[in-house]
Amino acid sequence: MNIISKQDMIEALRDAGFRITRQRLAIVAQMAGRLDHPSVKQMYNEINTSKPEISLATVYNTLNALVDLRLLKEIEFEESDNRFDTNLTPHINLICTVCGRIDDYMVKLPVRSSKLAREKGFETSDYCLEYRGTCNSCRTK
Amino acid sequence: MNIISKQDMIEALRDAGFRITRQRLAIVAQMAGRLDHPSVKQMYNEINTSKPEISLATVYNTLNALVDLRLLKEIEFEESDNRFDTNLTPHINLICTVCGRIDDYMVKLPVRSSKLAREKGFETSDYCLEYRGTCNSCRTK
DNA sequence: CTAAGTGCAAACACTTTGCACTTAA
DNA sequence: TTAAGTGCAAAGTGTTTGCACTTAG
Repeated sequence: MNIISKQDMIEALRDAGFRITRQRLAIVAQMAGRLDHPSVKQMYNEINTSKPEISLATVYNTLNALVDLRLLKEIEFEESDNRFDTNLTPHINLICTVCGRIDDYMVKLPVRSSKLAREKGFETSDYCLEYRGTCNSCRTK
Repeated sequence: MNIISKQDMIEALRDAGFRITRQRLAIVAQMAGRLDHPSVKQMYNEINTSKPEISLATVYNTLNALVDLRLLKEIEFEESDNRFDTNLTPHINLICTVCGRIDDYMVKLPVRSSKLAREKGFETSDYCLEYRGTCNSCRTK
């Protein structure tokens, strides 16, 4: 598991020329190391309960920057309300379509990118493996 | 490859109680059997060049109905402008982030759903396997 | 005949943008 | 000091909805 820490995120932002602001510190602190997969709105709400006001635009801005720097992965969720993943090691996201819970399931990639490059000339830069269904707790309800 | 034909789609729509309208026939005829992965807008434009006017809402309506009936799969593409897939057999979508081309790569699932059910209590109903990167023709340009 | 479907435009929800104010470096 | 960042609200997207008109069955 290659889970990015708060320190890694801050350093990467600084290296990329981003200023380390109070807002970005709060967002990074809230995001780093979590194993659930929060949405922008969830992040926004969580931060605003404890920290000084941070605008929704800033949350978008910072999370997008972290995605661009490949410190987070974005998971498309139900056409909208995307979720963010701190686990950068290829894995399957088990997405419960009832409650929205997302669990990581570590697994080998079904096809090596080197094989695709050789066979099809396709240069892979990113993976997305998802199984959608019903999680254990929703199923037993 | 389990690629749904025009006849299959019409029959399934009829069985589900949908009326077979001129518009739905045109949409199904345009969609069935294709191996590229058109977006709603592309479908809308293609149909309107040859057939009588069909509203964008009707294209959405019909494609959504086909997705609900599991005769099509929707592929989330770049936050928006989703694409539709007629290939219902689990496979990897090779998505070129330069030109938007999507190729199918047939492959075994990385984890059987029966294993997930046994180990995690997760009932899988749908799969999404994507590799994003640069296709051969974009790479050599 | 009559309920489902259609076309249109207005409404929606999420995301981005423009701009004056603030602040990290 | 000064350019990047922020907050806010307005503008942009893709998608859905409401409603009167049309039409499949």
